[in-house]
Amino acid sequence: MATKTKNATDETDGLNERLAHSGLRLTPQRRHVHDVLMEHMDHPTADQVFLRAKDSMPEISMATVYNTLDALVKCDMVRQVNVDRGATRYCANMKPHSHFYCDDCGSVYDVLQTISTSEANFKLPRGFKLRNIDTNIHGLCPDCTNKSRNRTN
Amino acid sequence: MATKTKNATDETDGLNERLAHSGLRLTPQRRHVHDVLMEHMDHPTADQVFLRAKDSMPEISMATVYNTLDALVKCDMVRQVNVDRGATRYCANMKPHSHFYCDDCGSVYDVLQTISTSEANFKLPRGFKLRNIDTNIHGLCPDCTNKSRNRTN
DNA sequence: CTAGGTGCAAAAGGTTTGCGGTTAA
DNA sequence: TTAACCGCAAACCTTTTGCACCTAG
Repeated sequence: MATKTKNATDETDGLNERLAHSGLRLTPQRRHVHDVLMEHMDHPTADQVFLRAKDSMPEISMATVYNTLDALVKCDMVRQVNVDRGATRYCANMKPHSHFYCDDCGSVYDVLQTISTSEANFKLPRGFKLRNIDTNIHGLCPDCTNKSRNRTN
Repeated sequence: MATKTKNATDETDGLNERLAHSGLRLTPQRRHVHDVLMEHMDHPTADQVFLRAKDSMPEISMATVYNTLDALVKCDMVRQVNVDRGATRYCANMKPHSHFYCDDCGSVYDVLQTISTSEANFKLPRGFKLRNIDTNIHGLCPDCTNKSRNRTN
């Protein structure tokens, strides 16, 4: 039924190097969680990652998923996405991009454009050190645009 | 000691109209919570709003603070700020602006510039309806920049 | 009279932590 | 051998909910 996942190896993504660079080890759990995130780039919550990871690693625990996600964030292999009150979402797409958040259904989409690729130059007050800019676009996704059209028209 | 707060009235901020427009009433609690948010625009969490509001309205409850904040958000008198895993922060500054988030100490500052005032033109795929763009600048605040300089040099 | 609002206490997420046991340099 | 890591369960923090009472239109 389910398509056989071909796991990434360190040659393909350099996960080991990235972890090592932050003084962290590459464990089977970390490899697996990263693979899970790479397989469907749909911005899952920690809980969703946990459920997916369990499919082929039944012993893995929620705590390990959280620890692992933190480790992957720390070594810059995963981004956290915080757009609303709900659970933090995780994103393994490390190419610069923004997120579109549907205010109606809460789904998150990548938008392949960032404020740094556009010609914005933010002037920060003296002493502030810029690390990166996080752009969250709020609006309605195609599905919800249709639904709301059908309601109001 | 503490400066006497001069409460805003509806003539000054039009809170009543805004609430009414969303089918909501202006209650003493809503007036007070909004005043509290206006007094120090330091992006407090719901809990901090609760503590400050209690100072001059001891009977107010946490649930009311949450309800009220939701009401104020709904009628566009307050913005929610979600930048990290922590509690949602609230911001009564409704002039378009971005937020600077210090990755070290977690404090939030307003930056009087937005992606829409800069010349960005986001191209969204067909069907997506843009409502607004939320820009969060991550980095180090002046205090933490100094601290980290002292540690590493 | 009734819908909307308040306050309380309990519940429901979501995330973190403490700890005993395991594993890899 | 020792520091890093895992899994479990409990704790914790933030937010929501159910309900009885109250109040303004």
